[in-house]
Amino acid sequence: MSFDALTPLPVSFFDQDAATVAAQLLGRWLVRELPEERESPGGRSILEIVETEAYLGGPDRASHAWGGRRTPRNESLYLPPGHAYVYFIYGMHFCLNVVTGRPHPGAAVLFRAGEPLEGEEAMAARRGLGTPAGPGDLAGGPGKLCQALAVDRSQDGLALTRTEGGLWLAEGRPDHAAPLATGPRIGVAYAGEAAAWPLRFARPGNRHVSRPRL
DNA sequence: CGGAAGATCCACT
DNA sequence: GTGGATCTTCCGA
Repeated sequence: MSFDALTPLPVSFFDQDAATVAAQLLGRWLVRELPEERESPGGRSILEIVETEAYLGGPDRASHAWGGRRTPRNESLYLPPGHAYVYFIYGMHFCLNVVTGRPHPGAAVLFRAGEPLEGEEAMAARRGLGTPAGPGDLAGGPGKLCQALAVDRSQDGLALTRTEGGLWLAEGRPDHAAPLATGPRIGVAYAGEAAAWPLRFARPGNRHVSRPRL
């Protein structure tokens, strides 16, 4: 059986520390496959992941699972590794995470930015833009990324290790020699000590990474 | 039951 | 660089 970049990453990949998963997800592919429908662009869209953040669960004040918090909203954080946690924020945006379950229950990785590899037309249409789009315009931020891939609460709890749901994480063609930059996470100044933890990961110099760039 | 805040984005100065 | 949009969720009273 030959290697296929579109093959889903195994559950075992996500059954590691959130920071490890966040770092190793760079260069992987986030694949969206939608049926062709009237008045909505379908087909296959692919983003190469260029920016992630790790959230550790209980001890991490920036995590939605901080202190063991468990509500209907974040219930998906307690699913097995490899499942999606999608939440609605600021009254108008969605953010996509994948559950890792380590180093603490409720740990996850947030997808912050991706570089379009396929399906730019469809992603631009969903973003309300034309093509060609500028660097970062399609998926240069967690809210943009979800809009580009048509991700909302209906993907909450989906297994991202399977293709059946139309949204999955694929092997891609990771360059293991590519540089990795780390820094504090975005928008978590309220989180006390945890605000400074270097849990943001990105490809330095990549134009699709969100601001401020690492 | 009310209020405040939020893992964001965009337009405007 | 700053502020407004927009609304769900959560916590304290």
